[in-house]
Amino acid sequence: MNSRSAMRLARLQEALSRGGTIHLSEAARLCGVSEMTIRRDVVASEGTMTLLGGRLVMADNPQYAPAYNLDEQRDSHYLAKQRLCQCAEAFIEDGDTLFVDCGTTLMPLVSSLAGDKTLTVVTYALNVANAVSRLPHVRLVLLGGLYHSSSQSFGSDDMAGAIQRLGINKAFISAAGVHVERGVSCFHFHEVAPKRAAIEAAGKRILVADDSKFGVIRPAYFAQLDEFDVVVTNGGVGERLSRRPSDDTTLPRIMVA
Amino acid sequence: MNSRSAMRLARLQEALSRGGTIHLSEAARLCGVSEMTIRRDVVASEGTMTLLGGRLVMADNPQYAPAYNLDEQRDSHYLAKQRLCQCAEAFIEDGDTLFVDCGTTLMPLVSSLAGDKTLTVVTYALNVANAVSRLPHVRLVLLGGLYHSSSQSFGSDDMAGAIQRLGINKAFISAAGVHVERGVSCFHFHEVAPKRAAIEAAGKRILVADDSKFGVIRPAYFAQLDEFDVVVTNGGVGERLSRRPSDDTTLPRIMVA
DNA sequence: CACAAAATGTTAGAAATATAACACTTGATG
DNA sequence: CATCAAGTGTTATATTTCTAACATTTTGTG
Repeated sequence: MNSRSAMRLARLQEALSRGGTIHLSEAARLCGVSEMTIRRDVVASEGTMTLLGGRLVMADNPQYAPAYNLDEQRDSHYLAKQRLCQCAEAFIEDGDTLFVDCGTTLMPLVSSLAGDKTLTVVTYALNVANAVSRLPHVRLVLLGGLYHSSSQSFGSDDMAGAIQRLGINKAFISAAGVHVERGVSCFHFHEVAPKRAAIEAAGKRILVADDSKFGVIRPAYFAQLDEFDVVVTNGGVGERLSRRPSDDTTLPRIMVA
Repeated sequence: MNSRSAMRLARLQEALSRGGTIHLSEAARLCGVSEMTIRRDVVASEGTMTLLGGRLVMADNPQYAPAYNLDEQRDSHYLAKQRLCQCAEAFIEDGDTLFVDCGTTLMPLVSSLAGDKTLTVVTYALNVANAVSRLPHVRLVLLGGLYHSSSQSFGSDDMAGAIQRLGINKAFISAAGVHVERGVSCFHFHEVAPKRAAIEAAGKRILVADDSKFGVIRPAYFAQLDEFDVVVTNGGVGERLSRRPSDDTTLPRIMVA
């Protein structure tokens, strides 16, 4: 991706940040380039924007994403996450202050936070913040710092302290690796502090991870599995874990989506 | 509108109620009719659904803020802001750590930060952060806190302290009101702390405000005009201010875009 | 400045979508 | 039962969008 291309994309993204679409011809005029260049920019955007009938739309705008509830086989990963989040949603109650972890796993959860509850979402992820900022009925607290594009999240020295000062009620944690003996891990070390602080501060800790994460180990450990109250997962892993002997208390409650 | 047509629409709207799009062919298969019939249903739906590139989308999802109006943005001094920012850009040098204020005025500035400089952008505005996060060559520090949708920015108790701890080099400040005697003001009180802290911390303070802001007074004062090193503006106001006597040192340097 | 590489613009053709016209089916009604 | 009208399907055509190829411009470098 070119620097000018990135500039144009940033401008167009700004224009689309509150939703809606822009026709190729408008975008081209706005940026002072040809429609073909905008097309190439969209390809270079690596999925942050897409074209739909000659109009630019933000890829993370669920209004314009393909509806997966029809052809369930199409994108199993996305669908799995959606089911996981539908399952996790059951824990959300009126008045909750939720910690929402970074990554894409929990995006369906925040995109569909119901309007009939009074909720506060605490996050250190830019994509989560953007989704929540579009929900006028949900209070948003973003924990800032230096931006890490790899995980679309922020990191700072005082992240743990900031989380402790907030009255976090329930923590929804995601992970890149979950191993029953070795614990729960993620890719980036700057995620460890906020994850740990949220796990320690929250009254209820909910780990949301699809079956592809199980048995996997990533560089940055941040918790043992028994530190969670609930694990929401799916597929064969979930079935296997949930069939453990009932007197086994080393594992949290397993929910299979 | 037909009763069968209404039933099909209800069914499709249900499928789309969580967001997403359905291709005409899928919708036709789902309802057991031809694509042409779905097209006619959409026309009969009186705007509740529209077609976009052969896909059905809900016309306006109330979950989202009203669709961005490109023309309104352009008419509302968009071109002036672009010129102002082109002018302000001249102050940016390699290695700078820039504070960028909230609002729409400075968006063209951050969208076009050149790739040949090593830059850090500090901001408390979500729209600014989004634009900068798309530029891989610019370091981004976001000052978090509670989100205020009115200004797309964050506010917190320790905002001023956090800014002081950063080595901010140049501050680009925007304003909703600029009055030569009464000072510079904005709409929202939570913006005062970060603006003031940035003005006090930065080596160079640049106020960017188009002519429509001059002579206007807004609820929250945050600075006197002489606290700035440069004022970038345009139009008649700029001409008038810049023609002041050269021995008048009560005003900063005026740049007319 | 010359050169190469990258980015952008232009054009033409392919594919998909939109529109219009007309034929067929269905169901209500006298 | 005949008839009509509304609804639907089919076909053809127009329009738009997409893709690929090539020409041109800009940018970076020695």
